[in-house]
Amino acid sequence: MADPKANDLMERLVSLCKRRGFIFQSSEIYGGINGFWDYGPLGAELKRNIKDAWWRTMTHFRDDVVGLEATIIMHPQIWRASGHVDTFCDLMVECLVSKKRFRADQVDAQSGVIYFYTGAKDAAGKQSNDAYSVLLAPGKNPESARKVAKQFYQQRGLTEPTPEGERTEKVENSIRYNPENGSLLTDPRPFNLMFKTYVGPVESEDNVAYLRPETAQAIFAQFKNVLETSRQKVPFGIAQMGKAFRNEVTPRNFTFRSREFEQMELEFFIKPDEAVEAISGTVAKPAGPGHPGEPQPNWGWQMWHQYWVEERIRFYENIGLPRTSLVEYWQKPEELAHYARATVDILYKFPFSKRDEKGELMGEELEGVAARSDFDLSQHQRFSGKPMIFFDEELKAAWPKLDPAKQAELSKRYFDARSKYLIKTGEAPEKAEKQAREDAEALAKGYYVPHVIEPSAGVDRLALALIANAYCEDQAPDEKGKMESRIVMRFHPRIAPVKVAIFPLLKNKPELVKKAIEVRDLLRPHMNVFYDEAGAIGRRYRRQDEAGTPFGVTIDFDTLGEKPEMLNTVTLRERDSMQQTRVKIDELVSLLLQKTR
RNA sequence: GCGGGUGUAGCUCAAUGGUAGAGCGGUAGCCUUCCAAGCUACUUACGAGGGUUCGAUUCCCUUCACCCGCUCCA
Repeated sequence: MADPKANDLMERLVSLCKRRGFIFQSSEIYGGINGFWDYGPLGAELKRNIKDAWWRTMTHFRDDVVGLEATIIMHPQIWRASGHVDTFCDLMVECLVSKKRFRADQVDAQSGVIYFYTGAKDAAGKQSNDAYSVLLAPGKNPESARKVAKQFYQQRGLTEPTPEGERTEKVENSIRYNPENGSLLTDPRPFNLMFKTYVGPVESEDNVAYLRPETAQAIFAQFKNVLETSRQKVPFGIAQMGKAFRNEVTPRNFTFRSREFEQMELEFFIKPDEAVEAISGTVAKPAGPGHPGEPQPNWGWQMWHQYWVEERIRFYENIGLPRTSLVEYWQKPEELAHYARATVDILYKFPFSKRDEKGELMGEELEGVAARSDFDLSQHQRFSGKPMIFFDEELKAAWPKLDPAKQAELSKRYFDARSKYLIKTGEAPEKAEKQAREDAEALAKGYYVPHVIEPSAGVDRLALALIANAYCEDQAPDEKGKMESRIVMRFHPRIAPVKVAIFPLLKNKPELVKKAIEVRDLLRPHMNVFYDEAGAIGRRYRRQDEAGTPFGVTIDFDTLGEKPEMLNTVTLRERDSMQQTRVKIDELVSLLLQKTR
C-alpha cells in the first residue's frame, strides 16, 4: 500500500472520474459527506450496463433463476433472524484517553482505588469542569493517576493541566475502567453498523426499523411466495439487485467501501446432500479445479458451489476483467462464518490492494460465493414460525426404494446436521433432538429446508474495478505525426457507457451535419449514441477515448457521394487501435450490435 | 476512533498579511477534408465556521472532506 505509484494511479483515476463525469463526491457543494458517492452521466450509464449484464446473465439467460425486487426497509425481525441485530448491536465502551474500544461485557473487572477529579486548570487560566476518574491497582503511586488525568484534560484543550478536586475511594470488581491504563470508560452505548430509522411519525423503540445491510435477506423472507408463484423446483435461484447500507467505521479507497452501495445477489437453493444421495444414489464431488460443466442431478453443495464460483468468474471475464486481474480466494476454516461450509471470494487486483511477500497484488473483494447450508431459511422458519420447507416429489418417490440400511444412514446424517444447527442456535438439547427427529422423518416423506449457495457481488466495487482496469495511458500521434500521450478508457464494448459517437467531419457544412444526424437517429434505437460536431475531428476522437466509447462514426464528403462508389459509406474508427475502416451505413446497425453485445 | 498528510477554477499547479495567476479543459464564433491544429471572446476557485488584525487565501483555533498507516469490517 505504501506504493507511491499505485497511489498516483488512484489519484489520476479519481481525477478522471470527476473530469469526465463518472463519479462525484456526494453533496460536494456542502463539503461532501463521508462514505457517499454519486455517479455522473457516464458513471450512471456504466452502472446500468453492469446491472443489465448481471441481470441478463443471471435470469434471462437461465431457466432456473427468477428475479425479486424487495423493499429496503423491512420488518425488523428479519434482522434478528439473520443475526444482524445481535452482531451489530453490541454494547461498546470506549477509553476516554486512548479511545480504544471494548465490548462492554468483555471488560475485565478491576479492584483498587479510584481517584476522582472535578476538573482541571492550566497555567494560561483555561479551565475544564468535566469530571473524570482513574482506577489504580492497590499500592500504586497516586502520581500515575494524575498523569492519566492530565492526558484526559489535555485532550480537552488544556496545556499542562493541573487536575483539581482529587478524592479517592476503594472499589471492588468495577468494569467502568480501562484495564490497560486505568482511565474511565464511556457509558456503554450500542455500536450499530445498521442505519436505524423509525417507521411512522413517532420515534419510539416500537417503531425502530433498519435500512437493509444486504439485499439477501428479503430473498429468504419471500422464498415461499416466489416458490409458489414461479413454478420453479429446487434447485433454483432468486436474484435481486439493489441498494444496501452499512454504517462503516472507516469508509476507504474511493467508492470501494461506501456507506450506501448497491449489491447484486443470487440465492440459489439446492437439495441437501442427503436428498441428492437418496435420489441419485451418490453425490458427485469436484474432480478438480475449473468449471464443472452443465448442472447434473447428482450435484451436492460442493459441485454447485464450484459451479457458481466458475460461472461468476466467467461473467467477469465476459465484461472485460481478465482472469489474471482476478484472484479466487478460498476462505480458511477459521475465517468462515459459523454456518458457512465454504466461501470463495473473487478478488480484483486494485491499485490500492496490499501486496504479498512476493510483491504480488493480493486483491480486494468484488464478490463472495458462499455455501451457507440451510442456515438462513431455518432461521426464518424459527423466527417467523412459518415453514420454509420444499416438498420434493423426486425424493418422495426415491426414498421407499432405498434399502433400509441406506435410509437409516441418510436419516442419521440429516438428523445430526439438523440437531447441530438447532443446538448452535441455543435450543435446549431435548427440544433440539425432538425437532431434529421430526425433520429427519419429514425428509423421508420428501420435505426439507433447502440449502443455499450465495454469490453476492458489489455493483460499485465492480464499477470501480472496471474503471481501474480500463484506464490506460498510451502514445498516439498528433496531427503532425508527433507522439503524445493519450488517456483512453478501454472498457469492454458490452459495458462501455456510450457505444458509438457520431461525427460530421465538419460542422459548417449543413449537408454533412444533416447526414450525421440521420445516422445518429438510425443507431439511436439500438444503442446509446453520442453526437458531437464541435471542434476538430481529432479532438472529438480523443474526448471519446477518455469516455471509453469503443466506436466512432464519421460522416464525410464521400458519404454524400463525392466519390460515387463510396456513397453512403462512413468511417468507422475503433478506439483501442485507432484504425479506420470504411463501412456501409446499411451495415452499421448489425455490425455495431454484434460488436457491443 | 487514533496518528500523519492534503485542501486555491472542471483538471494540474502558481503566487501573496493589501484587488488571486497560468496551462489544460469547457462554451460560443471564425477557420478547418480524419486523431487534443490556429485565432477571438467568454466561463469558473482560496472546503466551511470562528478568532487575531485597519485588512486573512496567507497566522491561530474548530470543523468538514480526501489520501496514507493503525483499528474495524456480520
